[in-house]
Amino acid sequence: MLSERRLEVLRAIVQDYVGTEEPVGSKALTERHRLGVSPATVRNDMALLEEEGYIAQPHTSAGRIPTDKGYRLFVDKLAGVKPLSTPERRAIQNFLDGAVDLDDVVGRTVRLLAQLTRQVAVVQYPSLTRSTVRHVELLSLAPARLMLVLITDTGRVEQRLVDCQTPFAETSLADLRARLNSRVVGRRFTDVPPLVQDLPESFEAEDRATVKAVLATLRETLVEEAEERLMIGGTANLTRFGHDFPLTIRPVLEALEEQVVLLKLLGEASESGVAVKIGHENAYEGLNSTSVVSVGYGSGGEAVAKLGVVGPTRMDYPGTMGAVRAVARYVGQILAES
Amino acid sequence: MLSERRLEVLRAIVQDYVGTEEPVGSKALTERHRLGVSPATVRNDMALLEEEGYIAQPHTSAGRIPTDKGYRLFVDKLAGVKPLSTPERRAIQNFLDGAVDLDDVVGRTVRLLAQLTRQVAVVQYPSLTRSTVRHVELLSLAPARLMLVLITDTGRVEQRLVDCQTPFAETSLADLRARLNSRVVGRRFTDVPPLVQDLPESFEAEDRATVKAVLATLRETLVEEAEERLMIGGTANLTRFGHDFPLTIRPVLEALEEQVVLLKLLGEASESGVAVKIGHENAYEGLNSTSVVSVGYGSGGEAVAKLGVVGPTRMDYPGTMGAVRAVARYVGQILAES
DNA sequence: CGCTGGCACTCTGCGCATCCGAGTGCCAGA
DNA sequence: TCTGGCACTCGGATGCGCAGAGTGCCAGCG
Repeated sequence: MLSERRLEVLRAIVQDYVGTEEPVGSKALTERHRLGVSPATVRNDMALLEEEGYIAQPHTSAGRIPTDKGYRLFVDKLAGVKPLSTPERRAIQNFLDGAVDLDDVVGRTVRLLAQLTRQVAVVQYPSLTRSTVRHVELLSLAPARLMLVLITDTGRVEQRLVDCQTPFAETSLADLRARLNSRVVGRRFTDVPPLVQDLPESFEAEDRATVKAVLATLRETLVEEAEERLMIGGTANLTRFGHDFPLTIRPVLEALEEQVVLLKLLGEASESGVAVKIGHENAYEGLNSTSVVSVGYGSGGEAVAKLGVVGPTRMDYPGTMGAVRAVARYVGQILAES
Repeated sequence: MLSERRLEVLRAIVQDYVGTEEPVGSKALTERHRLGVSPATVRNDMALLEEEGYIAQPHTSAGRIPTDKGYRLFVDKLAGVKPLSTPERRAIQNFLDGAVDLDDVVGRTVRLLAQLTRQVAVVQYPSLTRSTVRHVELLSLAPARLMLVLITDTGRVEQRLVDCQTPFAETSLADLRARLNSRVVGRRFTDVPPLVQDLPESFEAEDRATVKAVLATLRETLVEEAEERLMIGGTANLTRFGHDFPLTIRPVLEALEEQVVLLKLLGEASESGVAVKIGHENAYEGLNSTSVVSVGYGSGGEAVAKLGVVGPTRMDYPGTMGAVRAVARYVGQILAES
């Protein structure tokens, strides 16, 4: 077990390193933090911390830098979440309040988060699987071609074409539309399929194929195309990454373009509270030298999607966590209002 | 006026520099290109080209590199557009053919373009102003709340909420829907407003306010919200930019996040044919060391949007122009089919 | 008049040796 | 258990010299 002071030393190392980006030595530490002990003592503590794997030296006779394990301990035990200042909160509120539609909310959120944390921001669109149906619309575009439009409680709209073999009478269309809506409006997406399973039976034989096609498309939209979308921003902040960048930055940019990777990244985050993945804790190799701070957000009490930031492992965790949490809260509020 | 051979020398310089990324000297030139003259002669030509501002030396006693003006001449006079190989064409076709909806088309296009050119790709969504109306739908979500859905010939869907003071009868709604569609389907967006101006008059007094609100929203959607969207991809290719990157890459990343900047960039491109903006020809300062190659694309004969790539001024212009042109063509075809 | 070979000159980049200082580990003593 | 002292290590900065690539200019040749 690490003594109180050793933890204090670790905290000091993390803080200094995050600030200066340079390995921190024992002398500098005692000067900048009133630890009440001499450099020699700190050196002993450092040797121990290194032995335990919390810090490392880039090369002999250089200062120490925290390892992933060190950051982990820092985040778990040593650092709180730094609340934002009142002006910051007000700024968030103002910035988000101007949004006119869902795209705009997400767009503003991503920019806000990038600016606040000075890192790369990732915001997932409110997921379809968690949300409920506000309205289903069916239009006939051509005699044997329908369009299915699905509107969610979060304001998201999905549309799909449905090709049918036989023409579908306008009256049948109205009928189907009405029945569909009466059954699914207000339902969660995941609950919908069983609710409409028996619909074809109540239609004339000639229309059944078409009804089935519509239902198939609906299911598809709900499940398969529950494909999550996301928006990223603040990539210019990647330039603050480090000195050696081409190598560091490239895989990160690649990862950011792979929506699948990002979604999995966010998806892994815990359900409640701010989650932090540090360095090698990220499954995706390209992100091994980055940390991901994420949190769920939602219109009601429960999370319908995630948002977060990606930055160097050497980041201001308390501040970032605070910003991410605050933004998530405000976005939730905005969504609930609209 | 520059003699034939001087132009040939310029072409050789551009080609070599693009290939090697290093200033090219007279000796290397004569070795790699059968110019039929000695290095000394080439030196004289180079001195002249430099005097005219087509090439420059980074420092005394280094090779020459093309200036923006040099690239301009190269693109205008010396280089054709390199057509893609048949396998490449087939690959494009296959890749784009799998697309299921507009988002998918744009997404695939951007990835394709990025891969093909190994640069950053930008694809604008088919513009609303140029396209025509395929269908207008009106739904009532709540007694005094309507939703207007607009479907374009390019498959884009826009939806807007309309709040009205008074409830609107379902029959009036159907009536309005029918009238709207009969007047505007197949019309270009810009032509719509005058065509619906007199609609309120044919309704009962009590409904007129609502009809007007709907029309106002429609107009708004057509004009204001003709806001152009775009998608970018291949940012990881930025790492191939140069050695001195942090400085070069940062403003580019920033520009890429400013949709407005990008839209203006593409917007400035000429109406027909592949347009090339080189270095300082770009109005936006951050892109002063990049070139933008863009072209319009559209479902019919005419362009409804633009697409292009952003890369270092030192790029393979013929190849890039060929790729951009080819992709635009295929996307046009795909859009026309769907 | 234009092309060529030759020559002197100018840089940059690289390797090498040197030096300085920050930082360490260890040990004896309080 | 902490502290001060001391010898040691190593990376980074600095300075020097050299090789190589490239240039400009000039005199000569066809």
